Amino acid sequence: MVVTIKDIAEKVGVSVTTISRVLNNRGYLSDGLKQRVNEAMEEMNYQPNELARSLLRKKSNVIGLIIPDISHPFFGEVTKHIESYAYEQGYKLMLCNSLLHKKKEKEYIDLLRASQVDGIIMGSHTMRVEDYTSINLPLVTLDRQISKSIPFISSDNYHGGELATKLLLKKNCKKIAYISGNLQLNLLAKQRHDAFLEQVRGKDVEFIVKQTDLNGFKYKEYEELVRRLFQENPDIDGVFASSDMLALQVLKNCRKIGKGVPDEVKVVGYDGISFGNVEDLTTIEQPIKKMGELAITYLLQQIAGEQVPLATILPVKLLEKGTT
Amino acid sequence: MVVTIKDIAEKVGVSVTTISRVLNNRGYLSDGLKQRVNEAMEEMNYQPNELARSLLRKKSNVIGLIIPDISHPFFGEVTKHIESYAYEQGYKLMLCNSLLHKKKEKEYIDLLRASQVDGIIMGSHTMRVEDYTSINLPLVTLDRQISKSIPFISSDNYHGGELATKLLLKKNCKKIAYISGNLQLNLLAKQRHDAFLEQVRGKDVEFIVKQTDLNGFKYKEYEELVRRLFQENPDIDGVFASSDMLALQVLKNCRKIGKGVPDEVKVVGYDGISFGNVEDLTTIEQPIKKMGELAITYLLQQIAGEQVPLATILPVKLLEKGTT
DNA sequence: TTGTACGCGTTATCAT
DNA sequence: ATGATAACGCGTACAA
Repeated sequence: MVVTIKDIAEKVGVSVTTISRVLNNRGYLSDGLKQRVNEAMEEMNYQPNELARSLLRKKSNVIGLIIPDISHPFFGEVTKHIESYAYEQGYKLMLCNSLLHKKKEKEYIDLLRASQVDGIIMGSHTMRVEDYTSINLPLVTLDRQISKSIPFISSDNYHGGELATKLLLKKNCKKIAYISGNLQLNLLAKQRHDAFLEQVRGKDVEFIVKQTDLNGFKYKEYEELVRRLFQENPDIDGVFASSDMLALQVLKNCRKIGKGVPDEVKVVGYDGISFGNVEDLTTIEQPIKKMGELAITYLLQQIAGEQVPLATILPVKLLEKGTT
Repeated sequence: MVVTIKDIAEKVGVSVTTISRVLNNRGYLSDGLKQRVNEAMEEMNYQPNELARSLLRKKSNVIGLIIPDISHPFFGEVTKHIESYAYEQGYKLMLCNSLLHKKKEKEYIDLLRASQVDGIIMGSHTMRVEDYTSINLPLVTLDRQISKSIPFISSDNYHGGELATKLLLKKNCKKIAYISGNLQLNLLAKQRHDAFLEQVRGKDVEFIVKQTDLNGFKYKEYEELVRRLFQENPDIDGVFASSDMLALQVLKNCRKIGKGVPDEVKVVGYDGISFGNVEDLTTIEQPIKKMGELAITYLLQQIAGEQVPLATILPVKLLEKGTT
């Protein structure tokens, strides 16, 4: 049997109202009473029922996080910071992996609304714009812009693309590949691609663009993509990979086929996951921690009824290491 | 204004009971009514309030997951499977990173109890045994054994340690290092260490054991540990790393100091994270997916009042690839 | 086949 | 300084 406020009340010999007062530190209470109540709570191992509280307050202090896949290092890392910051502010986190499945994402959104979450951070989107604008709940999107009216947090993808490409050009690469996950699902990340094209066009270099299929983050698929890239273009001397995970696959492939990095091929990654540190990878670093913090900050501000910036674009940084 | 069962009732012109019946498919209902109610719900975009339901049913269909750090690939991967399986069974997941901080873990446990979660999966433990046995909620621990009375899911750490060490011996390594995160916090993982010692002792080989400090998963610390290991023991020709992340650091270090792998040094990792695939790493593969599934299965069985095995030790597999 | 009334655990309001 | 009571949104026994 779980102990409730009522049990405490009986034990101490006062009304439930009084217990509630002690719990919330409201109104006048004699010191002795306070003491006795707290002791009883301790003794009976009492925990206030947050469900009942939330029902009454119409506020659950839970926020939903919808991402494609928690096992992907980028999302793992950003989630870590989101959790940490949410916790500090007294919010719990409901974790939802969409796997980029439309049906699952939709169901999760309904589930979160039903669970009375106070807001949602969307790091995944597979549906039509209206499906999000109609959610009718504080919302922040991470690394993607769904509509003009939904605040998004991202880093400067275009500039990141510029930095990476310019570096490869400066290092005198003559045949450069841009590889990425599927570009349809994340229009912001696509700016890296746009910047790449902008930089290489008109210059005296060849270039190639390759992307994976729609479905998710399969490292096997990454591997195959990279393998084919080098098979079809053995003379590549520069690769801009739009994620560190992809870049690591490039390094692996180069070792396998005996291409020296950075001598024969130069490689730039993207993300700056702390994980990339398993190699001495040159990369474009996104401020992942800051992105997570701002996602929470802006979500909580909306929950508090405040206005927040609709667009947040944080600076990126070129981290030049051993692969260029 | 959020729409409730009452609004639907008024709109359709029946009592709330009837709506509730339609919602839960209980009792007799005329077809026409059913239809009209469903239409009204659709139209008003109604979502049943799970808070109220849970309060009444004394069941929230939420489970808490406490792990050290979601950004660590092993936990990211196991969490992915846990989420997926929980979702299939109609449960939501509350994500808690303990960061191996005693205070945070304690607070999260209280928070989860207060939130009326139906059960907890513990992948972290920093407190005394009594603190867990007194939780008084269905519990399953992941990869660690807190007490005889709390069911745990793990893989065969001892055998994994044997497999790895035997492989290195078979490959004729003469000076072998075992490196790991701190051994105090995870007694099950310590069995890898025990198996290692058991295998190397009495054989004609030198061996070294090194571990990181207590606090968490800092890749920088991994890196430093590995660097010192090789600096102090330049003649090492075999390394058994108790996680793939650690093994990847070894490979990185070997590249840096010009040690050929597997020619001069052979390396075996542990975990079999899909991530390890960024190198051609020989490793001991844990059945991560199965572990996640069983954690949920046994937790739900406890929630349903059924008995579950107190000890579950799943088989591991040697995955021999390019680093040995 | 449908409605009334109570209770889940808590807090806010109004008394005392 | 403390208590009685209604209300949050829903489900269920009992009644009709």
